[in-house]
Amino acid sequence: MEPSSHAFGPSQLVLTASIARRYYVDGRSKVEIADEFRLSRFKVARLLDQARSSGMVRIEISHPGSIDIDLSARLQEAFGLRRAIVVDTLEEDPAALRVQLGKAAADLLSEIVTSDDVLGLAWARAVTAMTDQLTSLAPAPVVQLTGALTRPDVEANSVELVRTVAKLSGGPAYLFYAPLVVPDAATARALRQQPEVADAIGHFDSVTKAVVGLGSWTAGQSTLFDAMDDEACDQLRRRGVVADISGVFVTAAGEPVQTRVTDRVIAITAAQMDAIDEVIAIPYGMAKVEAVRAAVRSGLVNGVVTHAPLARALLAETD
Amino acid sequence: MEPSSHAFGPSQLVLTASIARRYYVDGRSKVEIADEFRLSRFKVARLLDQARSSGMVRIEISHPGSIDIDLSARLQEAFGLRRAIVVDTLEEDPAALRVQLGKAAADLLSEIVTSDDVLGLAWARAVTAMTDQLTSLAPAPVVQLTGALTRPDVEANSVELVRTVAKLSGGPAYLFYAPLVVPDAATARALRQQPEVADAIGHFDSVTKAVVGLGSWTAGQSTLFDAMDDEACDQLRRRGVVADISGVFVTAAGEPVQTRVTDRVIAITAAQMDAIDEVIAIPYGMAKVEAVRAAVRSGLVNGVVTHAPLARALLAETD
DNA sequence: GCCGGACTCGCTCATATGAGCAGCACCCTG
DNA sequence: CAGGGTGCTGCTCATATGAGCGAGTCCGGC
Repeated sequence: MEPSSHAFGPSQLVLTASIARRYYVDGRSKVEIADEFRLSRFKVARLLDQARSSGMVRIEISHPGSIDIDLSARLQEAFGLRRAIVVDTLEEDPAALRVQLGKAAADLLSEIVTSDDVLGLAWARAVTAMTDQLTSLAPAPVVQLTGALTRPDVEANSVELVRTVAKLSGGPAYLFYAPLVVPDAATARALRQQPEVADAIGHFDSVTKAVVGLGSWTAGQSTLFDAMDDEACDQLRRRGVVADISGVFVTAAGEPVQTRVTDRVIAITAAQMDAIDEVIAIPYGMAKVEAVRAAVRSGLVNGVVTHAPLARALLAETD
Repeated sequence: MEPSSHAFGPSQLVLTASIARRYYVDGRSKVEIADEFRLSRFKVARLLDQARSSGMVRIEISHPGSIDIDLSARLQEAFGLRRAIVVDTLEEDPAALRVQLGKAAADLLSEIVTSDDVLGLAWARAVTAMTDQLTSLAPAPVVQLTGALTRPDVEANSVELVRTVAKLSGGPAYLFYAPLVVPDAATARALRQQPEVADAIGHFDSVTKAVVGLGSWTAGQSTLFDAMDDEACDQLRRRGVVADISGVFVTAAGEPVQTRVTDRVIAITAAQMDAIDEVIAIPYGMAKVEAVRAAVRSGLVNGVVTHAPLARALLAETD
């Protein structure tokens, strides 16, 4: 006759634990375990199912490095991204954060760029931070995707950036000297026809992987916003722009916005960016949540390197 | 052409993490995962192997109760026990500890005793603690295995204990009124021939499951030691006795010891105890490490209900 | 340029595993 | 005490998985 308990007794629990240990920790097969414990393999399978469903077995994915791989994987899946790297840091100082994210992005670039690729680089502090950490790269052509925006607080500019990376990789560099934004469309047109600029632009269509800047369309959250006249900024804002992706403006819904202002920007177009296989951004700071969301929704950006708090904020708002 | 990295890059890590999550957390098959990620199932299997061997996947066995099932399972396996229950508590007060272990032991007994069993109970505070917590039991005969030892600090005695349990179970009780130890062998012999005592002893051979006391052969660590005259205690100690299992004396090597002193004890014999299918002890307190070791090594005790510190101490000394 | 070594890949085939089913013991309830 | 429900068991058979293998690739040394 059987014992009364149908709620599991301690002995049953310990048996289940033993089996779970054998299976999950020691990696033995259910058949082996069944033989050892004189049970049918079906019984073993059922006990293991029960162990899992009752939460007795807890499985964690982690890694002894600066990258929170589990969070990365969740971010990647939740937004359908090609790449997502989340650096596990609580650092809040933007400069220090840039260095950490730069390192992660540099590692990522080293890993994914092959000699069959054509690498596109936009101007952005985050991109500069990445190139500063870059130590090796397959020999791929490097193409400048945007004009430069020199600000008093930043020493490097996008020209040096492209040249440095090309030197490191050993591939050809396609670069030009021009500002990211000019006062009127006519000037922009003229600049685009300059030989070096035209040459670089001519390579936009063959770019296979790019690293771009990502700004939130607010003062202090976008280098481009801060560099533009108020009227232009307002006009774009009225059109629903919430983010700029290295000169490509997108709304919260992820729609690229084309206006007269766009003509004044010397940069890759939305259509050209959309044709690039992988476009990676390196956003940081909690103010960029909406910008990242918009950029990802647009489909223009399909790779993200960021830090844990921002990643969590992105995942938290379920929509 | 492939990227340079042969140390795993961040993207590789995240891919592996995604796959590990799908497999271990979501419980999907490798074939499904392979389809989802456009990989061969072999590649998936290799990444999973790598994830495990690199420690990326951490698996823990735990349970939201008072029992440390993982420690229990390890103890059970390490000592080849039929049962091991480790209560996860840091409680040090003996009385409080007894209550907790009593509860666990009571649950165990409810679980494993069936109406086909014959239950044997020895006198011991720990056994009393167990019966105090016992709420249900299959209808099995209950047999008293030892004489009683009434001490001023303990109110219950083994007679009440057996009667209480039998009443709870609904089975017959075989009990007697006699002390555990008497001054001389002749008295013991006479007592053993008393009808009730002889009747109980007559049932020893049919006992299938028993709960016994376990003392370390030192002052304060064994009720029997404290109740005996110094000379007898010393004699047994000289014979190498380190533990008493409800009146059965064993050496550190696990050998039962038979002396003149043994004849003065009214209790089950070593041979009779050895014939019982399951003999469970409820040791606690760090002073009992060696006694438990001896009792288990003797093979007389093959079930243990104890607390985490003692279990860890037992496992720590690898021998 | 040619070779060996170290690696990765995906295959075959034997084995392990899961889904679903039928037999059985128990337990109510009428 | 008959009948139906419930839960547990171990089965069959289709599928998933692992061990080991040979082909292809990359790379450094001669």
